Amino acid sequence: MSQKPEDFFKNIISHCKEYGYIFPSSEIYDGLSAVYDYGQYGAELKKNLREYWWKAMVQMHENIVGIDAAIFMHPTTWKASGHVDAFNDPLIDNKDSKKRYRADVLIEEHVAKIEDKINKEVEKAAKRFENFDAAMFKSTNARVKEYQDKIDNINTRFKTALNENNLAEVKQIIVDCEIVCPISGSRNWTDVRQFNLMFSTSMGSVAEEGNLIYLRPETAQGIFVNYLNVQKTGRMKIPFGIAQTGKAFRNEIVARQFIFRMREFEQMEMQFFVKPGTEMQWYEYWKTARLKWHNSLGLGNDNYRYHDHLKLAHYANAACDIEFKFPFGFKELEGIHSRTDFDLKQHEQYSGKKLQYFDPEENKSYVPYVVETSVGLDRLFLSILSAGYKEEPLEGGDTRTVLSLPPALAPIKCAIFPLVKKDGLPELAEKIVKELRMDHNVIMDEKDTVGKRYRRQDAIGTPYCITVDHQSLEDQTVTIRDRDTMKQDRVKIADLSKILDEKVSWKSLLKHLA
RNA sequence: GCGGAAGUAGCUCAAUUGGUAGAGCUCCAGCCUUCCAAGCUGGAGGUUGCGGGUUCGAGACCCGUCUUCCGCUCCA
Repeated sequence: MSQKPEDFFKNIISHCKEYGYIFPSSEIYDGLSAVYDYGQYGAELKKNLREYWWKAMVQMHENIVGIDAAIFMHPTTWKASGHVDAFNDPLIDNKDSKKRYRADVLIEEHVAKIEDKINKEVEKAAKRFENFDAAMFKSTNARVKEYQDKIDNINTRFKTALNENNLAEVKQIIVDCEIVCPISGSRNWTDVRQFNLMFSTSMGSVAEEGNLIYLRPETAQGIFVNYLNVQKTGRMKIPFGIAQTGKAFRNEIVARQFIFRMREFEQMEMQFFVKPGTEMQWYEYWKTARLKWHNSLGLGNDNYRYHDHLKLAHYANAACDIEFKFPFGFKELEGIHSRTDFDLKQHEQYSGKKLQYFDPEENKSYVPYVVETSVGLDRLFLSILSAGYKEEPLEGGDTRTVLSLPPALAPIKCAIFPLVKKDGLPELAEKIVKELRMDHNVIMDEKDTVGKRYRRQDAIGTPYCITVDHQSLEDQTVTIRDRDTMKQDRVKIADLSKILDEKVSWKSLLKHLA
């Protein structure tokens, strides 16, 4: 394939829309930026991915249980987690360099520069005088006092402006201080805008300040606030994990690349509670375990790599991503973070409740450390599609479009075709459909030539096609065709159920994890 | 948010200097039927992303707006 990567990506997006995988949200109203809906096949694939993750996490680990916390949480949750502060940035753009800065950082840097000047004055003076008293010098030297007044003035104004949420004043400070863009050197600034990455709404009928609540920007906090409930009612012993899947919401400044970065997205995460001091070995354990899980999907182990974080978030003492080779390059698919006891300690402080675990082996109580694995379901979905979407050249110059989805995850497991629409073949096909339908998502198709029907199923990723022909009437056998190899086997109708069970079972994936 | 490109049927795309919106595939009904998509007949599907403007007349020109893609930027 000599296609450009961006064309390839565009084709995937088109394919998703054409075959009922993903539609732009509210498309008849021109869509909503960075919001997408899953269609009839997309919903199935997404559900299957979620189920495989859940089985691998909860069903396969006796010390991991799952919960389903609400999207709405007490507002103090987000103060404790640090999101209220960390997700609130006043931003400003320089119109000439097109660079964006945090307004507070610009002002702080400006203040730091003035402080440097003071320090230089002090240094100079120190060289001139013996028995130099720096404090005395600072409080008496006119030039230093002038600088110090400036700093105090700026800080006071800035503090007031932030408290009053007065963004115009923040800009005025930047203008008054004659702060220039480090790149362009110009003072051609846009207005200051507040970017709050959390969506907010109000609870109750009266929209008052006190009723402001947020749509959760991550699902993790729902686990942290429930960890003792689960530990006590489930009689969990450390180390143990709590898993959860659910929607989270972030008001991204720029949300792009199809379903890779959406404003509403679904996370699948597991918080693993461990004894302090053992967190690094569990961090390594989950790094390995999660990569193994991804590899079990069979998309190609070369498509994954680790990316260790050098700059760590405020809550973490180690962090890495599992990246996937998307059509637009290696990008984060899953994060594995050693979150320490930061979150639980914060919640202890803000709630005033003890969140300690009594360790019977040690005979003492402590706040556990947490190792987190968090994968984006939508990104996972995209990884499956990017690796599975193929435009395959065939003999005779033809190409076929095929979605090579892992069979256990495919929306439709099997399609049943009567070779022709007469001689009792449709009736026999119907009978097979009714039998297989009890266990699997199957469909029947009798329109158009059989070759065309194969191609239709290839395009939606159906792994198997069963064709009922004239021989079927005589000896009760049918052909079963494999999507990827296009090879056919003749098998007994009576064996179909068993054959299909084996090919598309969860076991076919889960066995790779053992 | 900035810059570039684009938006016409479900999909891929046409439509001369502004002059009747079209094709192929798809879809539906029927005929035929030979195991890897393009056999025959008929049919459905469009306020050309949306809103203004210029014009006798706009898919095309102008303004605004929305969405998407690419590059910057951002990503606790």
